[in-house]
Amino acid sequence: MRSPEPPEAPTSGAYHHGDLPNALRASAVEVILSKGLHGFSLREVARRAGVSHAAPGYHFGDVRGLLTAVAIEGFETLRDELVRSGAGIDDPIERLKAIGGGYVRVAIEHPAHCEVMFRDDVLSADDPALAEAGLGAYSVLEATVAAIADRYNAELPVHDVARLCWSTMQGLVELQPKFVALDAMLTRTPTSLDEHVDRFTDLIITGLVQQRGQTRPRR
Amino acid sequence: MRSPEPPEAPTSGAYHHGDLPNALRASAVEVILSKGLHGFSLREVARRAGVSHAAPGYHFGDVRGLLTAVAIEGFETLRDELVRSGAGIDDPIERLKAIGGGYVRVAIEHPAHCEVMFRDDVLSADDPALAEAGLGAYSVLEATVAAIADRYNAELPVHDVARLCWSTMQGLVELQPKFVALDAMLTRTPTSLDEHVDRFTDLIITGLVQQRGQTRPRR
DNA sequence: GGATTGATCGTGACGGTGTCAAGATGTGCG
DNA sequence: CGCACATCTTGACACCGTCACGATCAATCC
Repeated sequence: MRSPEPPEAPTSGAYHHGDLPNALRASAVEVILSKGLHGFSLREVARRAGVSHAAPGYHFGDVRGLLTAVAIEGFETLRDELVRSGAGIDDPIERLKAIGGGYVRVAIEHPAHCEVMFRDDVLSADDPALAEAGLGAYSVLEATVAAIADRYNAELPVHDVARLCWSTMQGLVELQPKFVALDAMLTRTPTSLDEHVDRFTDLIITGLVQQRGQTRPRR
Repeated sequence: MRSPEPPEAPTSGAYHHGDLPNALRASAVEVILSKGLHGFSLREVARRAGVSHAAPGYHFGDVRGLLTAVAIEGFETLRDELVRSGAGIDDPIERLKAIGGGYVRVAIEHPAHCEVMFRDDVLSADDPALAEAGLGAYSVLEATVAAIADRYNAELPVHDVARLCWSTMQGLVELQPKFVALDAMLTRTPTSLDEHVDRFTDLIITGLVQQRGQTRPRR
């Protein structure tokens, strides 16, 4: 599990940090990693960033605001990785598999971001920047499913399939530790996140591509 | 959204409630519904149950213990509903659709339980009773997928398909409010949770049943 | 260079929290 | 009736989020 860079030291006097918002986001990620979301606190973030307890409030409003900023960062990282993973792959089915792998890399390399991204109970869910960031990541997936429909099956219900993939991914990232624990309990070789994603992609897409004319009409 | 029964009044003196554990679970559900998980507190639960702030600690150890008890209750309710939904349906594909509907009913009728059931950050994830309760619900789904393999496609990778369905369900329950918000933004008729489940089940199962001999061999 | 304004902090206070210890009360059994 | 245990209440402590107020720094203008 890769840790983010430690918070930057202030570049000026004690009353002008220089880049406190970024340092606070980095500290927030550290606190999530070490204490979980339930143990998360603004004061601990402030301590790690080397400022007073009220400083985060000035930049982010409150604890929701800071966590929302971390979630936005996570979605932007995810979108960038999905775009990068799928770049240069002509076959859209292969591209879907590749962006599945991209999602896995983000989940492994940015676990704190992933932990917070879908937690509406601690986020400012009505924040337009959060909605836009989430949609940015989702749109990469949806565009890939649309390309599959164009190439293989014009009747593929693109919105439904994209939502199915997005829901599955989100659910899997959260349930993966439980599946690993279950495999261990049954003394089976644990299935990695990567492997789960590969198999799920095969199960969803290979079947859909072949059943032309049998899905519900595209809405 | 249906509220749980209000906490029972003590049946004895102030130092012997009579059935405090159940009253505390009911109050916990109320607090989750009214304040969300982030606003949840033991003292608020104690106030609503009409006892002192330290009483919950005696029965549940700490805040994790109480939320774990609520999650166990949720999984047991889910298992019972999945069993009831699939009872008497001979065709396992229809049975899978029916238990999908059962999951939806639990999500709608017990939103507080659903909100807490997969939150490993606030639960005692190593509690054997929690693992057993989760496995109980999951096993109903897995048995149904196994029956589909028996009837329609002996090469269906049962564990993978069951995990795919479970992950999808979990992800969808969490993402449904975002999908509804997205539909509203695009001025489309919002897709209900029920409708999403029906479509996802069709997409996953109908395709898989038809592609005999083309999935990975069962592990 | 000094004054002014706004940005960016620190300090202190308040009410709420979780958890622990000690003690008070109630129940059941011999 | 006494005892042991269960089941609470009370009080304390450290930590929390948030707010108000004030201190300091940077940039701009005259």
